[in-house]
Amino acid sequence: MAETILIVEDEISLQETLAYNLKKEGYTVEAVGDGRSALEFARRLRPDLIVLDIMLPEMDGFEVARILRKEMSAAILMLTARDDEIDRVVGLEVGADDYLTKPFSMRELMARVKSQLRRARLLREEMGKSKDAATPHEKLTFENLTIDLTRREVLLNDKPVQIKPKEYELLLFLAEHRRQMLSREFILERVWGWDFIGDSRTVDVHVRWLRQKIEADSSNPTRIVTVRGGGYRFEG
Amino acid sequence: MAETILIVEDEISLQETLAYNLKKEGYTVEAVGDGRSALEFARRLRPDLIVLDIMLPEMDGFEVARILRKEMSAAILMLTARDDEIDRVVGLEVGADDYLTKPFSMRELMARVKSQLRRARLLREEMGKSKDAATPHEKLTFENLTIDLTRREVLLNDKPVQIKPKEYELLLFLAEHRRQMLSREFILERVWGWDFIGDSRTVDVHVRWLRQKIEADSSNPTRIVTVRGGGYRFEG
DNA sequence: TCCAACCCTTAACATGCCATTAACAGACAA
DNA sequence: TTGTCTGTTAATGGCATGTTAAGGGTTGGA
Repeated sequence: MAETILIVEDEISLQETLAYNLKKEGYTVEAVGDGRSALEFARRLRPDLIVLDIMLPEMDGFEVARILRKEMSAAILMLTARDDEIDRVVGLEVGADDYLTKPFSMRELMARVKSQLRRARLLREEMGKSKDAATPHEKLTFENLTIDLTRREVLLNDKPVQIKPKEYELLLFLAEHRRQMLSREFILERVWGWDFIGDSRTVDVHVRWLRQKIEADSSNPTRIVTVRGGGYRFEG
Repeated sequence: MAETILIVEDEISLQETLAYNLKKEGYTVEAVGDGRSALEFARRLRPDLIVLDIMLPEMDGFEVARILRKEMSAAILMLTARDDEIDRVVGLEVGADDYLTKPFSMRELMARVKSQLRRARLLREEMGKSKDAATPHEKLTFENLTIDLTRREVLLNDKPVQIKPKEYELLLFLAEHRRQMLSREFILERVWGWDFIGDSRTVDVHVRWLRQKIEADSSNPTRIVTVRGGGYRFEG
């Protein structure tokens, strides 16, 4: 069974070049162009290696790496455009396994890819080969609240909650940043996208709706609390 | 090495049509017109698949199948003219791997032939592996819905549903990912292929057709549910 | 080689849901 | 109190999905 590599790169020509060359080496390759798709495909594909560009629409590579690191053991090879990003890449913030600074040659990339996969293979064998057959259901659980990533569904006391698309995305984002104060602007940028033009009060309305659905008493919220003058914070 | 197929059919025009089409697909093909020759050729050729008509001079298809079954592991695809023969064909008396009822289209035949050969290939590879790594699922069943992988056929309440190739592939993919939300993009990549250039709404149309065929009430689907803002989810 | 049948894709229209905004109310800090 | 921030609600325009049919390509059959 060929090893699977997920390419996350928004620049199409580079994406295609990478895919072409990696396929030629016999790997199973998938490629996506933005952070959101990266999460979706990674969760389902369970790739052995993720080639991850930092500059991405919707959600940057740091964010993607940070989230996926918690969820899976795939090796992460980051592509950086500027030298000053390297510290963050290899540092504790992300903890990528390796990185390449643009521009790089295919030869370099291949060497790094092979090196990472070899290392991953060794690691796997050491760990007694606990290889999952079926895709495990990814879930985030907070007491009686469950976010089922695989089904894209929210459960309260194990009962499905009817939830609208934006509400789901917002809740997921909040949950992924538990206990962190998130400003409306930050939320807008990450959930709505950097190109969103509009009123930050939009967030308030969605929070209101979420509270009605997941709070025991939506007038006295304990899960999504307001940080006056700051934004919102998800407690769990 | 091309796979070998033996055609046993006394009606010359059909024999020639079959041979012509199978050869065009790249198989090595031999054709005979009676039961006695069938035995002789089968023993010498050791074909991977035998397409066997029931109505034959000298010795009928049942007899041929019964004898050859003991001698070799070739897949047997029987051609029946009447519905009332089906029971004997698929029953214990003969135990054909698959059957087709006349009249049938070349398209159908090709699908069955490919399916059988693929299955035979898999079986061959499985030899020598652990026994509990059972035969790759021949059927997927969800209540009154059955997807028969071997026959490449969908049954609703044990009755065959006429289903188009893309519909079948889509349904199979959904079924293999039961309870998972699948985005249109993901579906396109996996079912249509990574190089598909086109509108993701294409998925919607195929879903619509599937719903008409497998949902009790296609206006209120319970099997293939839509996840607004996400994609679709097959519930079973 | 040509015809007929079949199927995929897309475009176009229909429809129902949802995001956004505005407006007002209430809460909090100065 | 007063101004600012947040809560809350409802209307509306837009968007995602449902649905249908036609065009065009492909395949089988003669």
